[in-house]
Amino acid sequence: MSTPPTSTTRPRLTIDDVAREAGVSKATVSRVLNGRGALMSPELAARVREAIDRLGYAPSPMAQALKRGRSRLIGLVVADVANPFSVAVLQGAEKACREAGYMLMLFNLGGDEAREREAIAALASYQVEGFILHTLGRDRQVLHDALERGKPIVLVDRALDAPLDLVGLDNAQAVPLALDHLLQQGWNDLLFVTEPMQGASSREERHAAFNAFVQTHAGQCRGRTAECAVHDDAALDQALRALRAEAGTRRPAVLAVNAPVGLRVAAAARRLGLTLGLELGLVSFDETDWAPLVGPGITTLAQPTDEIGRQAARCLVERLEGQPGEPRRFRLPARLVVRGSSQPG
Amino acid sequence: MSTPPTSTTRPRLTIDDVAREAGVSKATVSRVLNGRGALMSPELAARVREAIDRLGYAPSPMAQALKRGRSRLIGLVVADVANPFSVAVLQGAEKACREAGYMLMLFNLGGDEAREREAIAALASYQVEGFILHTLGRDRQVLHDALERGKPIVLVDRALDAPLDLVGLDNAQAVPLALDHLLQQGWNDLLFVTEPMQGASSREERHAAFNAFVQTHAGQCRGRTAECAVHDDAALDQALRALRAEAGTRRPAVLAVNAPVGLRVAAAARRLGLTLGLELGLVSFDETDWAPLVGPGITTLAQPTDEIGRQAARCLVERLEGQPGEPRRFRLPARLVVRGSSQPG
DNA sequence: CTGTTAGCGCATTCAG
DNA sequence: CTGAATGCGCTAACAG
Repeated sequence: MSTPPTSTTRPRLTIDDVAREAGVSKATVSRVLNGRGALMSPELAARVREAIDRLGYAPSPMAQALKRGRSRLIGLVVADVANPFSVAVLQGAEKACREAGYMLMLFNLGGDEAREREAIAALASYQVEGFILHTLGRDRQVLHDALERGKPIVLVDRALDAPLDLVGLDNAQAVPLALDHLLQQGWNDLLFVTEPMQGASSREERHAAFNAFVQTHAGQCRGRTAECAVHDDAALDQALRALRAEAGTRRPAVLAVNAPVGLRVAAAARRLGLTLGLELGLVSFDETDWAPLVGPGITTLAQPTDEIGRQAARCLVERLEGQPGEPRRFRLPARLVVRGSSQPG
Repeated sequence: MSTPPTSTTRPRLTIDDVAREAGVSKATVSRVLNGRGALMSPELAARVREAIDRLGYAPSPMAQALKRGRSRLIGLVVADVANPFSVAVLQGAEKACREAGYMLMLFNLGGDEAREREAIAALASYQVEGFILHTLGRDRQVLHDALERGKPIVLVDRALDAPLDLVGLDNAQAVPLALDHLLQQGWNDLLFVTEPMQGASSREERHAAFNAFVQTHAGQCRGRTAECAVHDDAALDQALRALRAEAGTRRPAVLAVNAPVGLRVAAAARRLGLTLGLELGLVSFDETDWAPLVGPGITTLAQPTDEIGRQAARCLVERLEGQPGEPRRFRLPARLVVRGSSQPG
């Protein structure tokens, strides 16, 4: 109703417009905008504020960024938005960033880790102030550069040997949680199924914790690992078949390294005619909407994904605001959600 | 290895640095950068290009944006990243944008449509050049403003009465595809389950198509609709119970408006002890990873999500590059993926 | 063909 | 306490 839908592109409202409207100088407007309004006559400040409201003025983040070298932008690089874990983290991070007054720029690797360098470069060129990285960090040089340019980095889920802040799951707590449960339920021939490690520390940590557990419980169970590439269903079938064949009187169960793998294991079990919870036990990392409904329900290790995202964002924002100190590592606990896939009967 | 990890924040590399390095003026560098290098002596251009490479210089999009009023940024507002459809579209759009040289700024409503205005305002203030909106568009004023400022908008999935570009599913094709199949399989007591419409045109279109189908097939089937709020499982149970109770000799089946609803229906069926594909038919919009594994497998109407996202991005980019003309509507076809939930036996 | 100049919108000195 | 002037990094007229 206010303005008719002219097709003339209305030029951007600038600080000059406000200054003119309020009958003051740009500097004064700028001061009001930046909270230094307390240092001037209250009436003037009020007049300026009014003009701002009347015009509906908002400063251009671009210009601000250019001037002060701070863009209030955070770059988020995600390994694969198709992965529910990534999405959940993204969700928490986006919210926390926004609450802290930052906007998120997203770059999705789509599973192609080779594009990581491109991602960081693109984001950096947009002057993001810092990075949240859910990715492999293969390209050390890029990280190095970013750091050198004073751009803090927070890693999510996957550690690097670099001295960086990290927030992720407490895998050393999570794995025994799952395996103790499996053992208690009588599953004693354990198979850890993972995608190729490729330097993903979370996978490696889970694997290590798995091996450690198996070793300390050598009397009660046996444990092996199967590494199956993303589309190699044949390999997975083969691994499960072998597990069954060599089980003897033992009862075979799988620990899946993440949700996509958990789903693939469920699919493989179906293909091979193995009933989950009966002929094959299964616990999978990552709680999902569908976990209760696949087969007899999949028992999961629920990650506090939202909290991980928020924590990552908080940590980064603290760094951006000058928090110094050694790299910090936040390890959040997993929660076991028991369902039919790990309970015979 | 190259540079030691100094903690001195190295200042940003500017066009002046390159100019100095190459012994030319900024303008010359700028020309090379903007493809106008053909108009000058080849050696000079080469020298500049070399300096650029040597220094690893990349222009600041911020400064460019400020200067030319074009940010090469596209704003994407998503209703809820927890919805697989949203994610899939996001994926396609992000890719297409990047290929066209744009970056995506993401704003997730997290199901809170009230924040839409905030989203658009925030994005607009960052000088995004256009919007891809997967949301309700309740706040007409905001859209109006955006358009007036010359920022094109492409709607995804949900139309508005406003004259805007739209890309979404061909619901008029999709619904009969599903219902014909259900009828053929002998399901003749049809229930359309949806979340509250709330002005979401895709839901309304699906509902309308459902009603139209039922009317033209009045002799062969009966059809009703249940509207169940997101967390109101009781209402859903009630609707399914009623469907069963009043079915008589008819065979009851559900058409779920989207993947989350489909999943909820599957959960409800389990709670009520109804076997999918036997006592209850089910077809759900949206193909997902888990559809094959829930119950006997859920029959789905697969949306070409990636293509929807790409198309939206393409359409927007065309507008940004000056393509004039009437609002365009792209309606992409769905594909029926038949599984156990719709096939007795 | 190339260099000089003037802003884009803003925050921040520095004078007054 | 306030205004005028300067420059962030870049592009696009202008000159030469």
